[in-house]
Amino acid sequence: MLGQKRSTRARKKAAQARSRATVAALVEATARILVREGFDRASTNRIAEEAGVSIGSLYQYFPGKEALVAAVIERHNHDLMQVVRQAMAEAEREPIGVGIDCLVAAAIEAHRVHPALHRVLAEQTPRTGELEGVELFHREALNLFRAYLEDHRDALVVTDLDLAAFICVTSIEALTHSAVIHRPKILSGEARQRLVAETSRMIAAYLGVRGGS
Amino acid sequence: MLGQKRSTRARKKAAQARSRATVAALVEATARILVREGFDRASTNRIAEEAGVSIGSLYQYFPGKEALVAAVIERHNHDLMQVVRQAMAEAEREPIGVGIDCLVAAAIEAHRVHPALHRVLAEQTPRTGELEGVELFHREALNLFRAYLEDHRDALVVTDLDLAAFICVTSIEALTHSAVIHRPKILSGEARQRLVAETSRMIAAYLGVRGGS
DNA sequence: CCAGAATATGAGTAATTGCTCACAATAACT
DNA sequence: AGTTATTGTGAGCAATTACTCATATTCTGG
Repeated sequence: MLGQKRSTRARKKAAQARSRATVAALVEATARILVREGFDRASTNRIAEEAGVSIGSLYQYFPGKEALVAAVIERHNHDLMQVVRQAMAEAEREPIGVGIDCLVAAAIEAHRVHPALHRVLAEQTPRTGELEGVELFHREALNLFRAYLEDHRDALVVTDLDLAAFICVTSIEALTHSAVIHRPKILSGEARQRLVAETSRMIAAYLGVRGGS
Repeated sequence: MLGQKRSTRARKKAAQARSRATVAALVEATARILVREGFDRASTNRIAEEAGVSIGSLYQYFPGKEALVAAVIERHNHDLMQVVRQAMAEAEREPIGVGIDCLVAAAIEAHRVHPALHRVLAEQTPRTGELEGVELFHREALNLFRAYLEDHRDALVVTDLDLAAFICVTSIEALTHSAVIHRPKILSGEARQRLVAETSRMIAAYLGVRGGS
């Protein structure tokens, strides 16, 4: 009775305020344990305990550990996308050279929303079964950036926008992620500006930005 | 008796040919199970069974699952570095423009050594405890590339070689990884050349390669 | 061939896990 | 108040796990 998970979605809908609070407590407890103790230690029993909720209640709303973690991922992705979308809106009001600066800076900002959680999700959460959601953010960002390039297509030298979006988004995401996670000193101070400047310069050079819209 | 792992290193040295074969069988079985069934299913009992070795023998040479996986990672890293070092030797005989092409192509080649294993290691193996070895390859590659840049410093516009190496290696690794793992169609045919060409172009443009050594 | 060292075996134990279910408490509605 | 739906509880079972140890087998050097 161990090997088979049923599904990732919640079991029952929370209707009353009380149950909605329970669900929220469970999701928050899951995030807390992920950060403090790691993915392995995040058992359903442990999560229920941390949430101050009985194990039975947990299974009333979530079919298992995967679903809890999936909920945490979803929430975190949502937070990230908010930062990205806001930066995108700002970038669209600027010429593309400045816009790219904007987006790179936003990528760093997004990683600073909750770095510890972001790290656990990236390094310990297996991209397996219903937990593939970790990659979902990447796809959304890709689409957004691809549309951005489309809007500025005549200010660019590159022509294959699919390939270009893939290269830009993958690079920016990897660079900001690695910097925030593995080089914390870059976060504050002048080193950060340099990282943003250098990354933007690389992206702009690659895209072949020529003065234009 | 669950939560405490002792260490990651082997317990006993394999002296005779027989025991060396046992150790090899165990490591290979671990890799096979990782690929076929995933990290979760790779229990010590399961690995011993797959290797055709008793569980007792397994614990004679490895203190636990972590050590087995660490051995697999080490072997895989070694294979990767072999590809990278060979490409590096070739790159050093060429002007830097061509050399970068070389290195990017090698990065793709490295990911094709054993893509399935590479994927499991990247996506399912928690970067935890003694399993951080997954990141070791990145550091070695970084050092190598940093030295390469040093050799060509007067053919480049960039001055902060540490930052430059970080940006280049992180980008190239992320791009080739993502392409090989998530866009398999890029592997063969003309799309691959384009990826190499575009990536190299980006890197060269960033480094500010001007005709020189 | 033999003695001791090296290697191999696998049933068995303790811990932990995911998860159920019979029941209790609370809320909502009439 | 009484009835029903919603929500909450936690002891406890079954499965799985990591790991040990007493024993058996195989090798090596003499």
